[in-house]
Amino acid sequence: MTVSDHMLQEAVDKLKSSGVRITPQRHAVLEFLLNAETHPTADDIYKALEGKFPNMSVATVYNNLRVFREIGLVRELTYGDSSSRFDCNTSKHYHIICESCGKIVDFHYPSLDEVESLAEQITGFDVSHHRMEVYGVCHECKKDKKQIV
Amino acid sequence: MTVSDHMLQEAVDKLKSSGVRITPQRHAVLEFLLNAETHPTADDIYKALEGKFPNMSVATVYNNLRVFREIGLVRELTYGDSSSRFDCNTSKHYHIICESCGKIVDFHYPSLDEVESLAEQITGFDVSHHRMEVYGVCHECKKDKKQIV
DNA sequence: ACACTAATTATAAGAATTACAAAGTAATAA
DNA sequence: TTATTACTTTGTAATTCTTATAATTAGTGT
Repeated sequence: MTVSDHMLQEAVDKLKSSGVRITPQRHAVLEFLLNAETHPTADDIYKALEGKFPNMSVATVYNNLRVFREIGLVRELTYGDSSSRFDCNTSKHYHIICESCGKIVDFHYPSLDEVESLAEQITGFDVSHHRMEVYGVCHECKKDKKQIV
Repeated sequence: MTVSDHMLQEAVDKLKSSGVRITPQRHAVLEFLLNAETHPTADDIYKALEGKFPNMSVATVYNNLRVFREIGLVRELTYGDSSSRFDCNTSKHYHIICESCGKIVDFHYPSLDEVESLAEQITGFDVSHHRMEVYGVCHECKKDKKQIV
């Protein structure tokens, strides 16, 4: 709450300065994303806000996520599963994903700037960013497997 | 053609030893993937083989891609765009993606084994692999942008 | 060639996302 | 304040990608 309050204000300011109106629904989606420990799907967000906004449409969630993405407030992540996930934490970090239960955990590692600059040299692209995920089996799923065997 | 002939034979052998039948459609999908310079979508493959197999179903393409993936012959790549892409080149390499035109280019870089082992230590996962993509704007799109301005 | 089983086909179903038009609401100016 | 304008939300339909199903077809080993 406390950490996010500052970030929330910053995000709201960024929206305002981009000429985006702050509606209650928009604010709620943004707040939810900032406080989210996980990396929710659009449907996760929709379900989470159902209580506060019984009449909110799924389209609103998608609309706002698109606005946030275009401004650079959130990043859209696509993994193997069918739906996109949205991540508000713009501070550099990476993800490790459990191949068994789908859980996504953050982990920190020095940013791979060297890779970016080399890629730039080799390919002639103007590099903007990169993404990386590590895949494996989490502790809980390891235990479960052992119990089955 | 020449390079792929050997790889095609290897792939076919791998399928056979896994108890998978070699049908003309399956062979064609495999051959197309091995010769593909790009990273085609299922629909790309379907359209490319329409001439040879006018009666082939899209389901066949998906079925075969799933079989290939399960055996480890191809890797499924999910980027921001809606459909999955399939990559036959199992040799370790990374991708750089143009944010303007969507082009995907391979580039080689020493595998980031250090990241994997560190992630394993930090998170307690059993790590199996990782993925990384660099994003930017390709040479052609840079030129186009300049022309517009 | 036969029998067994897997693969293909065509189509329907499912899920995620987007498009659209109507109604609502915030910001701005008169 | 009121009117106007442009942006948002809402509800629903449409679209797209992918998977499921059932009937038919076709590989493969003997």
